[in-house]
Amino acid sequence: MMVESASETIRSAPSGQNGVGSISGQADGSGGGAGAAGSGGTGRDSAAGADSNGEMSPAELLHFQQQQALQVARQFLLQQASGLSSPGNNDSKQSASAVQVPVSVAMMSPQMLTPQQMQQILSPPQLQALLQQQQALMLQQLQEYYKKQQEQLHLQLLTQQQQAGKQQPKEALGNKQLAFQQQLLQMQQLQQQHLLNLQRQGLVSLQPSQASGPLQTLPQAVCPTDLPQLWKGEGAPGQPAEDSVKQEGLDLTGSATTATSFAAPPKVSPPLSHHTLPNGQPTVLTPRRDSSSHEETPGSHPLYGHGECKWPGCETLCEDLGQFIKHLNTEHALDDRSTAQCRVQMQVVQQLEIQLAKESERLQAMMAHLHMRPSEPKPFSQPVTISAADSFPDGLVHPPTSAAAPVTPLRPPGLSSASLHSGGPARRRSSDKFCSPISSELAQNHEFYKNADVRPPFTYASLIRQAILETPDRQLTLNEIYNWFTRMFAYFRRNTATWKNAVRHNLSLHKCFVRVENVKGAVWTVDEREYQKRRPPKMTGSPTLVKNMISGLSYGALNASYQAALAESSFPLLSSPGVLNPGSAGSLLPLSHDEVGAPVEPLPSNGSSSPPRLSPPQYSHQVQVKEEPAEAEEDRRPGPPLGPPNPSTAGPPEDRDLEEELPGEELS
DNA sequence: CGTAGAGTAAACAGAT
DNA sequence: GATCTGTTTACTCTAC
Repeated sequence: MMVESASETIRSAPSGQNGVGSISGQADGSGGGAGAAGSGGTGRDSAAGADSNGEMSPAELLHFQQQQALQVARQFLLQQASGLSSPGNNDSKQSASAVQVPVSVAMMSPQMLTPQQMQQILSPPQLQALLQQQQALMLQQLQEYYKKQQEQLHLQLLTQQQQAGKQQPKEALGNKQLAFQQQLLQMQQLQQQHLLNLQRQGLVSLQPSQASGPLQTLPQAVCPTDLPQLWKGEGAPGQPAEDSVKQEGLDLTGSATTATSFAAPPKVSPPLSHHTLPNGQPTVLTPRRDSSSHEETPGSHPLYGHGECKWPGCETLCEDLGQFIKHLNTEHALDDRSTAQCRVQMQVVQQLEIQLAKESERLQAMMAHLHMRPSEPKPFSQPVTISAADSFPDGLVHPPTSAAAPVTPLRPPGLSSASLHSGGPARRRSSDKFCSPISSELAQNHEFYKNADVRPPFTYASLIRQAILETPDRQLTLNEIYNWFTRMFAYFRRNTATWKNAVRHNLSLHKCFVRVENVKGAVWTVDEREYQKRRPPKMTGSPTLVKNMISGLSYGALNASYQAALAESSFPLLSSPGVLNPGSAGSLLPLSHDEVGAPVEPLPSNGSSSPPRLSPPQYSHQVQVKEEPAEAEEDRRPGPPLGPPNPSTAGPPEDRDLEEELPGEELS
């Protein structure tokens, strides 16, 4: 009897985490505006040629660029020399060809001349021309070189494959392939970085028409490390050249801070916005909660850290914040230079985003390849993984990976911003409507929902279903459902009366929830078929809905559920190639264990009963449900509770009856 | 604007 | 009688 009291934990959730920071950070607004003024952009661009206000030394820029290129080339050489030997296939041809690059680069590099000397010798236009010339040369040679290297690597890869195919075991082949692929990847990255570097230089110092012509067609990538050089060239003419050397190369660790701050637009306050700051009032400063960065002190400034100005390329030492603010307002006021720098920074961010999208795509493809091979339909047993996109829960332009879920994200990716608003009646849960695989989303954002007082973007129905399906025997008492809610969601640790009522309401209302009399009372099960039945009408009816589903859903979640579904080809609607993007299908979807077993069996009969009934249903089901217990108990809960746990397997015959008896229901 | 789905509130009844 | 459980209705909001 006495269902043990629901022990409602009405504790207020530890809702500290909800601080979705100000998403204000739109440098675009001011920066773009200023840039759009045209004068800023073109004026800046022409600065190299005509605008000789002495702020920037073209010679120096040239010098840094070349130093940088040289350094990159050297590093590349080193890497190639050491890296190529690692796979165990070291042939002399490579070292021979590799020599070409440093020679050519060194040839172009005016190592003997200091920037000042060059500046004295050459006029700005001359320098400009020289710079362009050398860039073109360098670019050409590098491209050739890269191409050669790639070809060679491909060749090696091919031969390795052939050989391995004959004699080597599969694993060895895999290893070698991997090694080579890493080589390739590395090289591609380097190439992209270098090319982008060149491009960016062009962006800053060249006329757009001149610079962007050949360069824009090149693959773009971002090497955060080369930014300081760029900035130095512009903003800090006096910087010694060693600095650039120090920071060059592929030392990603060294650039980590830069990279993260660049790559997290929402966290980075727009540089221009600070110009309006009146004075160094710590309280006025942006209350950012950037835990990853070094400037965590309460009275800090995003552009101030370690006692120096972090304006790109500046590094001016400032004793305290006040001084820094002063410096900021004087040195980095709103002028052409700052505007241009801001624009470049925007470009950097864009490039990073593009790069991230590419890499994410690549990752997905890799994972799809590794985990979704048809020979072994792996049940997504991997734990919650951190995808490449995890660091960027929002805002970034990697469409397919928007589902990538941080382990403890600030905002679960599946959540649209709208659904984040936990306050007020949150209608329109996205998931249920689209048959969202709530479990995958939950698996990914488990911690988030558990701790953050955020309303989950799922319907009560889907949540209830999930709760039930998570249990081994697929049945729960009402109280257990309650407990699941409170356990899984901080949000449901309050307002108990409301949501519990809603839960009961949903249990009763939806035909997919079947009440089964048990020895210990009544338990609730899910009639998967009924559950699935609820959606098709919408999706069949309107193609736009399908589209919306794809775009609106967290992609991974979509994939998670429907992939399995498609495997059984029980969703003819979604089987169309357009629905699941093959490129990103099979992505980073750490499908929760439960998802695999549970909702995945969208019964074959679904197709048969597919004719979606849009007609308003009649009202009759409750009687039916009430009759059910007797037979249901026999059917659904065969002696061993673990038997065929899912109702669907036991269901069909019964469901068919159900179906026949109940033409419709669901009076909402 | 109408419709449908979803959330909320509430009344009510039966069971414990 | 209080509480839990379950059903039903009504209303509102939102998206389509």
